[in-house]
Amino acid sequence: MAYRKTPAEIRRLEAARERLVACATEVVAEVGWAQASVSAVADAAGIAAGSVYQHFPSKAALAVEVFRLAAGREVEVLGEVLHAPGEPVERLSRAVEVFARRALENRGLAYALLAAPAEPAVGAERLEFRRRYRSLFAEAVQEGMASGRLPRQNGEITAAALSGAIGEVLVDPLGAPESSAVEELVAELTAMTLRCVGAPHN
Amino acid sequence: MAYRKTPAEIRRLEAARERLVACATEVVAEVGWAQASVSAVADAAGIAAGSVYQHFPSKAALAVEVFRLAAGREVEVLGEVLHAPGEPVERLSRAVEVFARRALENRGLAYALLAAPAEPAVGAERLEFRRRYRSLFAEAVQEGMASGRLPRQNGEITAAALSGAIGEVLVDPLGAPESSAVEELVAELTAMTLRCVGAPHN
DNA sequence: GTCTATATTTAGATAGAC
DNA sequence: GTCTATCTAAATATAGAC
Repeated sequence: MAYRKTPAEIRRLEAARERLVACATEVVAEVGWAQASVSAVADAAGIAAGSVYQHFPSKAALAVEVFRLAAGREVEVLGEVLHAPGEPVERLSRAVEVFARRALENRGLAYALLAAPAEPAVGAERLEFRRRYRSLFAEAVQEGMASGRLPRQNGEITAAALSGAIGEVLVDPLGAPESSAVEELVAELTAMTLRCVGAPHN
Repeated sequence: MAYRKTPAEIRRLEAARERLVACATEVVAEVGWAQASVSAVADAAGIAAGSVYQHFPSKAALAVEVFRLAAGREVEVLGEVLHAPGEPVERLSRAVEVFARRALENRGLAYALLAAPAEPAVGAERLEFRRRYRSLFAEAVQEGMASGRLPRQNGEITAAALSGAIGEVLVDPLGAPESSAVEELVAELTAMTLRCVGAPHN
């Protein structure tokens, strides 16, 4: 009688769990939360619907995990770019560009993270992550004000506006994803960002 | 055997229907779409759940009607302010102020219209109305550019950004609805709007 | 441990009584 | 015409076989 799982068993279980989360993420990116039923996700992962409950106590728990992992990656990337050395306004501009490009490369996932109808538990996570985006932007705006490069303003409100603006533009980008359109979109978005924070525009 | 309903009957039916829609709107503003079940709405209107189907063929149809009426009022107000005489930038600023004040006076409804999780049919309506907001803003930006008061930019993208920014700021306004906070919020929001479209800031 | 089959829950929709 | 009671459908969750 094994009172403890062997290391190999643990690895195998974790791998199965990770695989499940990865497949669920793909399903969500393709069809959205509402249509990502337990059985659809299980099918994608090649397991039975019932087996999902070996890894997660509920569908909501799985959905939250999917959201946290995917959104966490974006927060991390955003944080890295915003905390890189350089002038705050320049960092902000770079951050928006990176964020936009990543979103446009995986629109389905971006839509799921930013806007797609979702169950309450995911909605709560989304609010939480929006606050994180907002805080990151607000930091940069504050720094810009402190160094006199940006005009006086309520940094939190500007940051909220920025995240809303970027989200809206990325979620419904009017037209096909041609690469030329992507370039224009990114250029316009960064220009809008600089205007929005009040960076002097030439 | 009456082949036609009498005028009195028609009036009564229409009144009942309007009352149902009004009550449903209140319920949605209070508890959101997800929890506005047919029975909850019927209770609020003082009728039985089954009776709802005398007026609407499905819950989705009722929800869409609720959304259209409420959102339509906002589009109309926005259009009036934006089409009033005066300089485009000034009109834009006024429009954002009016929009924000209306939203802050009925936050529940504003949240329901702008962001609350909703069934697909309502989501589709929301997209449609966002496009209308966007078009209205885009018009003003175009006029501002045409008259040389605003810098060159993609008006559609700026308009999308604006509507996203305003929505985000209004939906999660960080803190209690004290009237002083409302004034600051409106002031910051209009200032942000002007910066966002590139109006020269003093 | 994983699958199959089933139970449970919830909400939308309907039918027949009054 | 409106209400009561019921039906249906979908999706989550569980139980027991292998």
